[in-house]
Amino acid sequence: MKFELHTTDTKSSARAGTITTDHGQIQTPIFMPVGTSATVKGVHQRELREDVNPDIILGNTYHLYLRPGIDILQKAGGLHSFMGWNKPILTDSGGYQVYSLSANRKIKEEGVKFKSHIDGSYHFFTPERAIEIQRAIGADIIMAFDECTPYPCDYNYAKTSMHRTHRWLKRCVETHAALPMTYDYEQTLFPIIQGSVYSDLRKESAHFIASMDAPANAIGGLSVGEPAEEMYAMTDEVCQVLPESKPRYLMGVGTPINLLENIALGVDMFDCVLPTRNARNGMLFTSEGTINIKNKKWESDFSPLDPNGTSFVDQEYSKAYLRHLFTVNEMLGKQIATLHNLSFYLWLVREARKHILANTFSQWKSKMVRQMEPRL
RNA sequence: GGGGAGAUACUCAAGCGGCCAACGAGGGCAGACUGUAAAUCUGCUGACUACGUCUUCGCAGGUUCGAAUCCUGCUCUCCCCA
Repeated sequence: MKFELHTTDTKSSARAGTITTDHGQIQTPIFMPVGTSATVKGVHQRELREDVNPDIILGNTYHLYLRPGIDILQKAGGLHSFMGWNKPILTDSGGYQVYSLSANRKIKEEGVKFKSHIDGSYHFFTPERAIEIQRAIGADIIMAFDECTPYPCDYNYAKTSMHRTHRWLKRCVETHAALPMTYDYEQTLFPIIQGSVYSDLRKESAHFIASMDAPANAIGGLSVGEPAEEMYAMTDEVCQVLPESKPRYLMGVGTPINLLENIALGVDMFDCVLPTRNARNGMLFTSEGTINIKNKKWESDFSPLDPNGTSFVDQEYSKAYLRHLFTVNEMLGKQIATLHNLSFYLWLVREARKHILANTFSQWKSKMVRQMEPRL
C-alpha cells in the first residue's frame, strides 16, 4: 500500500491524498460504506459501483467468520470474488463487537471469548486468530484486534484496556508478518489508537501506535456516545502526534458534520453505519440537514427527493412517493433511501477533496456545517 | 317462517358487577440510531381549562352504593334449518 499526500489546506489541517492498493486507488478524504456481512445492505453491487461509486467498502471479521465462515470465503477465492466487488475492501477485526456485544463476551489478556448471537456457540478471538481470519477473508486493509471502550469509561479501565490493546497490537503485527501472502495481492494491517476521552491516554496511545511505523493509523473508541466536542478534541490531539505522511482513519464516524469537522482536523478515512442504517429507518441526509421521510408533512410533496442530490434516485422519485413506500413498508423505499444517503456521503467527501485541492476548504466547510445544522 | 350466535375505541379483539378510559395486535403520529445482534428500538394514540375533570363499550329504559359486564324492549349483523 502506498500513500501520496497531495496537499494540505492552509487554514485547517485538512488533507487530500491518494492511497494505492492492489485493488485500486482510494482518493482521500474518503467515506467507506459499511458492508458487514458481505453486502452493503440494500444495495446491488452494480448500483454501488455505478451510482455511489466508493473507492473502498468495509466488511466485518466477526460476522463473516460466523457466516458464511472462513472455509466458504477461501473456497470462493476471498471476499472480493465471493461478493463480486473488485475494488478495495477493509475488514474490521471484531474489536467493535467487543464493545457492541458486551453482554455476550468475556475479555482476557489472551483474547476475547464471544457467545454467538446466532446459535449460542462460543468462539475465542485472539489477536493472532483475528489476523489469520482477516487474511483468509482477504481484505486489502485489515485492522488490528482491539477493544473499543464504551462511553462513559472509567479512567483506570480506559488505561488498562488501552495497554492491553497495545500488547495485542504487537501480537497482531507479529502474526501478520509471519504469515505468507494469502492471495495474489497485498494486505495491509492498520493499528488502532485507544484511550477513551482522556487526553493523556490518547497522546500516549498515539505515540505508541506511531512508533509501530505502520503504513497507516486508525483512531478507535470514539463516536460511542460522547459529545461531539470531546470527539473532536481527541481527534485533534491524536492527529498532532501521528505522522503526516500516513493516512489516518477515524473509525465509526459519523454524521456529515462529524466528517467535515474531522477532515478539518486531519482525518483521511471514515466509515459509519449511519447512512445505511438510518436510511432503512427513514432518515435522509441532505446538504440542507436531515429529513424524516416518514413524517406526514411529505405526504403530498411531489417535488424531487433531493433537488441537489447526485444519485439518479434523487431526481426520479418524489418525497411523497418515498414516504408512501415507507408507509406500506415496501423494501424499495429502504433501497432508495440507502442509495440517496450513500451518494450524499460520497458527494460530500469528494466535494471536500475538491475544495482542499483548491484551497477553499475552510470556507466551504463552514458554509456546509451551517446549512446542515439542525435549526431550532 | 323456525332455531342459534353476536354488536367494545380508526380496525381486529380481550374483558362478563367495583382493581376499566377499558388487555393485546394492527393502523396512525412522533422520536432514537455513529468500526451493524438494527428492514430495529422507544414513546404517544377518547376529550379537556390536564398529578384533576368530563363523555365512552349498538340504541332506549331498568336493577344496584356501583354496570362494558345483570334484566327488559328495540335496531342491526352473521350462521343453521325450512
